[in-house]
Amino acid sequence: MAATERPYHHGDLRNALLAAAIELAASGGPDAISVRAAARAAGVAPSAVYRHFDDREHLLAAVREHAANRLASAMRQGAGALCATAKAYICFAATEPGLFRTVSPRFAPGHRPFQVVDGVRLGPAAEMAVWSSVHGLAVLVSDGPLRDVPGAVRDEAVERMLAALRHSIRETQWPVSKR
Amino acid sequence: MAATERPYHHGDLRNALLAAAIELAASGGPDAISVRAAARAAGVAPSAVYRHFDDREHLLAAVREHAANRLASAMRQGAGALCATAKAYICFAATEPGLFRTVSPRFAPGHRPFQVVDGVRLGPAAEMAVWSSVHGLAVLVSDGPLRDVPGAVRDEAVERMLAALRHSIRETQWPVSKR
DNA sequence: TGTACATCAGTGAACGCGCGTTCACTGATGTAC
DNA sequence: TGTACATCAGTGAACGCGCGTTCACTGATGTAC
Repeated sequence: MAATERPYHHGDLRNALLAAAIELAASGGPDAISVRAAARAAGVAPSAVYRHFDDREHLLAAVREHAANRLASAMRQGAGALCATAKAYICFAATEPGLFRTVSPRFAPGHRPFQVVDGVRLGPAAEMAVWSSVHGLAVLVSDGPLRDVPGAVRDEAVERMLAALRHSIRETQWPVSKR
Repeated sequence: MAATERPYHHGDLRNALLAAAIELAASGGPDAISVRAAARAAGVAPSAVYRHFDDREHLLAAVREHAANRLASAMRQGAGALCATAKAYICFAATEPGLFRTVSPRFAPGHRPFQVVDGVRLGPAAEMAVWSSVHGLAVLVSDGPLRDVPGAVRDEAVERMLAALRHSIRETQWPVSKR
C-alpha cells in the first residue's frame, strides 16, 4: 500500500490531534484551540476527534499538560539553582508565549515551582515572593508591555531582582507571619 | 411622559453600553465583551451599538481605557510611596480580576507605573524588577494559582519583597547594564 | 490457510448556538421660517 | 405660535461565519474457528 495516499485509519490520530492543538495554542493561546481547527489540521472530520477526546475541554487539558511538562523539564535543567531555574521559566514564557498563556493561569493545584531554592525549603512568603517576581517578569515580557525591552536590560533585571531576594531571604529568614 | 416606559431615544446609550461592557469584562474578562451582549444588557437592538462605537474593538478599547483609569487612580492614592502604590495595584487585581485581565496585557504604550518610586526615578532594570514583582503577585493572586492564599501571607510577601528590592536599589544604585 | 463476524476508527450531514456586521426602515427631535 | 423638513438615534430582519456536538453510517482491521 502506498503510504502517501492516507489510509482510512490514521494510525496515530490522537497524537496528531494533540500536536495540532499544541500548534494552535502556541500561535494563538488557549482560545485558539478548537475541535474543528485541530481536526482540520490533522486532515480529518471534526467528529473523529471525539474518538480520542471526550470534548474540547479534554483536548485543552491535554495541551495544558504538555505545556506544563515542557516548562517543568526546562526548569529542571536549572537543577534547583534559583537563577538558572528562574531564567528557564522566563525563557519559556518569552519563546513560547502562547503555550505559557495556556498553562500559566491553570497550573495544577499544588504546583510550586519555587518551593525549594538553592537547596533550601522556603517559607510561604518567601516562596510567594520569588514565584511572583519571576512570574511577573515572564508575563510582562511574553504577553505584556515589556515585550520589546532589550535582552540585556531584561537579564540585568532578573539577576538583580533575584540577588536582592536571595540576600534578603538569607539575612532575615523570612519567617511565616502569625499576624 | 412616563419615564418608566423607555422612550424610543435612550438618551445616554453610549454610557449605558459602556457600563454594560464594563460589567461583562468585570465578570468574564475581555473575551466576555460582545456587541450583542452589551446591547442586550442595555435593552437595545444590537445594531444600535454601531451608532456609538465603530466596532467591537472600539467598544473593547473603551472598556480598557476605563479599567486603566480605575487602576491608575487607585495607584495615585499611594502618592508615589512604593508600598502603598504596589498594594493598590495588587488590590485592584484581586478585587477586579476581570478588569485587571482586560487592561493588563494591553497597557498603553509608555505606561510605566513604577518609573518613580519614593521620589526617586529608577533606572530601567530597577523599574522592571519592581513592576515585575508587583505584577507577578497581582497576576498570581487574581487569575492564577495563588488565588486562595491567605491575606496575611500575601501581605507578608508584598512587604518583604518590596523591602528587599528597595534595600537593594538604595545600596547598589542598580546601574544600567552596558554589557 | 480461509472465511464469518465483531470491533474499531473513521465519515459526512445535520443540529442549534452566538457572534459581528449591514441595511433599509422609522419614530422622535429640533430647527428654520 | 405653528408647521415643514432635515437630522438623529433607534428597529428588526437578514447575511455569513465558525463553533461544539450528535448521529447513523461505513470502511478497515483483527480474531475465532
